Amino acid sequence: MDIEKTLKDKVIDAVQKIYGQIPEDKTIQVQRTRKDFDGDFTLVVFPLLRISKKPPEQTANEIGEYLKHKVEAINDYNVIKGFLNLSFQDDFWISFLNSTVTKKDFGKRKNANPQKILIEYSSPNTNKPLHLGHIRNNLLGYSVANILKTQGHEVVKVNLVNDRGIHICKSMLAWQKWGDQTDPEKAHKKGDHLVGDFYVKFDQEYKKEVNALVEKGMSEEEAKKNAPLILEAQEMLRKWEARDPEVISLWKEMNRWVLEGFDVTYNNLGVDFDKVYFESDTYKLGKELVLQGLEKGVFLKKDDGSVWADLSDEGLDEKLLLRSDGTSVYMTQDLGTAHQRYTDFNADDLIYVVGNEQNYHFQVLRILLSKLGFSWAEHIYHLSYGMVELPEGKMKSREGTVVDADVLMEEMVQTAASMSKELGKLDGFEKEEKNNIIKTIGLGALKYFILKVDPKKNMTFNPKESIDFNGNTGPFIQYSYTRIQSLIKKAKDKGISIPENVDPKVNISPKELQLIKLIHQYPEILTEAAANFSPAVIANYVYDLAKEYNQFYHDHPILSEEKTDISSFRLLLSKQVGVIIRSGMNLLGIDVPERM
RNA sequence: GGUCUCGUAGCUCAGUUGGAUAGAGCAACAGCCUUCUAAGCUGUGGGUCGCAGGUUCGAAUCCUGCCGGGAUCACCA
Repeated sequence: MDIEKTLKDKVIDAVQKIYGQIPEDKTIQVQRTRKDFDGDFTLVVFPLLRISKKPPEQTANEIGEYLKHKVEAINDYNVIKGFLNLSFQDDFWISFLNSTVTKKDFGKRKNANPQKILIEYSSPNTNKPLHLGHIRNNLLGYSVANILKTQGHEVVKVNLVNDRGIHICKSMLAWQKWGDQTDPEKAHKKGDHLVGDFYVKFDQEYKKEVNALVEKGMSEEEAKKNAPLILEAQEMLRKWEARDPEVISLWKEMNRWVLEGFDVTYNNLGVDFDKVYFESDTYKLGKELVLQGLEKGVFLKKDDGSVWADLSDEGLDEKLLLRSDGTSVYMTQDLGTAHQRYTDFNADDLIYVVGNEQNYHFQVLRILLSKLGFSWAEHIYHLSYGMVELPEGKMKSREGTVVDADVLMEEMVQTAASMSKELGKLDGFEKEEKNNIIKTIGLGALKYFILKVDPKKNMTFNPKESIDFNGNTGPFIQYSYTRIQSLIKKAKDKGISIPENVDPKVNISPKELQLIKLIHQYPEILTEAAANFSPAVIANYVYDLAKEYNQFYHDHPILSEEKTDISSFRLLLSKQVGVIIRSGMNLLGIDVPERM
């Protein structure tokens, strides 16, 4: 049951009884009491002064007195300025702890109004391997999907692979020219990296051609348009669109290499999808919609035949929807895919996990769908996340500063390995378990590092300083978890069983109370994380919980505590903290080892 | 230039959507392992919450202006 809700109701009763007026719901502000003050929940009385017509202290005291007598769980209260701090009895909290033991999925919500939510994330191009930016995208999408499920929603994870276009042709052309019939096996290279190399190769050779033309006196702009390589690539794209057998066959082959490479990366990263779309199948969608819009008069055709949307009434410019040759642009396909998904899945909400560089695109997308008369346009949500920047600024592939996803993950695991070795933590472990633990820790550090930051914000990653393993980090939380598991194992070895229930009258310390209150918060935290599409909310909460637990662990003996009721309580408390740490970390897509 | 967005300790980030004395970690310094895992715990120093106004009982949080960073405004995707 929701305590804050019932407390609010009681406050309404109190105000009505004492001052003879029913207060508005908004004026009842019940919140958790801040750490440095005495109490569990705080009523802010300032908004009630209009009704009470008395000074803050007096109002708070009068309400406090009423609540103390009418609400059994309330033990005492104190008043500081306009803040009424209410303390609940310890046994109330201990009973609450007991109640969490039997709940299988504590924290998860049954939803009276579950939604079907489609979430698109990852959306890679098949011309180069995944990098740090994709890692943030994938981790966010995967985690947000998990979080939405805790709120009782049905979630479908989809990936839209961008497997066509001029950029793909560039890699293909470079392979034809300089590839020497190589393939991932011959080259001993992951397919996505191999194809990425050819993409780079194209760019290098293209630049040489451009420079040569410029030296002959051509303007740079002209040179870029007329370099033989770019003309060849464009020719290849035309052949692709005409389904030229040779081009298609090469395209399929190289795409396969890339996708196999991606699968390895996704697998290592621990993310997956319910459905994968390919842009080569969907790029023609949307044209119909645009033509319909043209008929309805919401779009307009210019003399050269191109179709536009006039967005000046929205304070925006005109937007191109069909080229003068009748072909689609990015926006056209996105209109199409949105429509297709909405009808295919009958989804209530469509979420797109896409970087904030595309804010404008999605703003326009929603406006266009509304103009076309689709009421579900407002159910499109662009989960816009900030860029991952290096200390010197944006990652630039031309300057070779792109942080490769596979390389980074491997480095993290290596760091975890050397760290473990230095600390002597895994000496004597079986090789396989050791490797699993190292991988769990290394990836845990990386994932936590990325997810603990508010998705909306840009974040900085410094490759020179490796990601920390101490402090507010994934390994710290994992470590706290293994301490608990080790404790439970030791208890079992000693023949001590962990009780399902402890005596609510047992004496507990402030730190223990604090831990129970944190556990109590977990369901709200999940709801908040879902409402904000923010794994960071959970990450920071789990960190708090682990930190509090370590403090408790440090100065409360558990197995060596002589009083058995206290020992039992602490064991149960530890176990439940462990359950929540694991649950929270799993929502982030982070594993927790049993020992480390 | 228009639009959007961010600015909190030396660095990386929190800050419960307007509440009390703005918090963590890293880095620095000083302590704690014969006791349940020291990837831990404790302490010290470190702040004009970019600046200036406004709104009100109360502002890091909301509004306006300015300063600074980023994104975007393509017949690219």
